[in-house]
Amino acid sequence: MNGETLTRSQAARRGRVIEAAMSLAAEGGYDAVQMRDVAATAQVALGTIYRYFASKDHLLAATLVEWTKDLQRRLAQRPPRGDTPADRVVDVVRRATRAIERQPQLASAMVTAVSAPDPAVSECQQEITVVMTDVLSVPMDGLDDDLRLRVVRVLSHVWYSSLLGWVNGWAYVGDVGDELESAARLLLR
Amino acid sequence: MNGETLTRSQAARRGRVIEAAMSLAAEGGYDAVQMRDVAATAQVALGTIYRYFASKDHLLAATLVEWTKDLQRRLAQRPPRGDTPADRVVDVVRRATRAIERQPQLASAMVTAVSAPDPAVSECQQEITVVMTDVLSVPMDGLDDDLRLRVVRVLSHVWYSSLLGWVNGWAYVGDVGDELESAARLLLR
DNA sequence: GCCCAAACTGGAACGCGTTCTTTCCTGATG
DNA sequence: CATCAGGAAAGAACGCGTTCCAGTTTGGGC
Repeated sequence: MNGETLTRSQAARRGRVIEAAMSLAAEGGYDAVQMRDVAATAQVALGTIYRYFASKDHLLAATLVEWTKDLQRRLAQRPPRGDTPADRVVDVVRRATRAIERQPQLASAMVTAVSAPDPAVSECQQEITVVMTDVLSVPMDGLDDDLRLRVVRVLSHVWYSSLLGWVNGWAYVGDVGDELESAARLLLR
Repeated sequence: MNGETLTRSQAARRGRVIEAAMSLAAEGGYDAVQMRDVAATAQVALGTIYRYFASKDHLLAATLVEWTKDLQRRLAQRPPRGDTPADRVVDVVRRATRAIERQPQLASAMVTAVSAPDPAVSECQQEITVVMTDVLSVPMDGLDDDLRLRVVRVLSHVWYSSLLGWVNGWAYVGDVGDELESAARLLLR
């Protein structure tokens, strides 16, 4: 069999595992995602999970990849509102924040996982970085390319760090939007 | 006995524990800091460590607090060089980066710990934030207070996120300085 | 100098992520 | 249809952070 593609039943298994992780995380956050429970919920053997994901953090990071791509799709459907690039960036971030607030436990579990120092996780981080760069670039359409790239990098850092601040308990959810807004207006003034 | 102050021998014990953690981390990084080894190295019972620190992450976060304060002292001794605020900020960051590069394993262990979602850690995070805010504010002396505060917040985010990027393997040490420089020049242009 | 509460010690025990082992099943190939 | 290599199941086992326990030491108050 090919070393890359999954059979139908394998894809289904993998999907069930991710779904189980999301469901457990949504209810009880990071700690409630226990590998034995994920296995039971997904009706899969514990060892099988580790055939698809290198670690618990990798599993949750993979769910964040899915989640992020969903967000990207939804944002693309309805273009950001606002007259200036800064306004549009803020609009995008506020919308993303609302999505997070709808599932705070899930979101914080995924953020926790994606910031774990696990080599398997970094691939997911890279993927997410690409998506976020796109999400932040769209509302700045028209700006000089070099400037835009640098601004996006700064904003990505601010976003990531603020989310971590929220997850780790030294900031509030609302701060994420506020920090991003302050940064965006500072950078695009 | 008072509930706050430590006797001489207690302070010594606590110091030995932190020292042991630093030494183990310096050699083998986060994973090499195993609580049983810390206890043995510090010549202290395992349970005693948990009287002073709520968790392994808290212990390492506490060592980062010490480390950060040391950095602050050293930076204060020799004021940052540079003609513009941006230049001086860059100088400070580069000096800090060099300090990190001298003990990469230790630094990455501490950064890993401080970004863990553990309530005991957040107190250390707060303390560190205060110090870093000061460290970044000094080279921007003279700027309008409100502006300076907002710039410092953005730079703190960029710094933290870049460090995490390095620790988690999706960036290089050098990137930390570069990202900070790019951000500083963008914000203070 | 004596007393007691609090702190410390050594070590067992527990929880959960991860790995390993054994056995069974699947589905592609000749 | 028979074969057989790789995947999956079930569950034991391991590592390390963390907690608990029984006994011992410490140091401030009388």
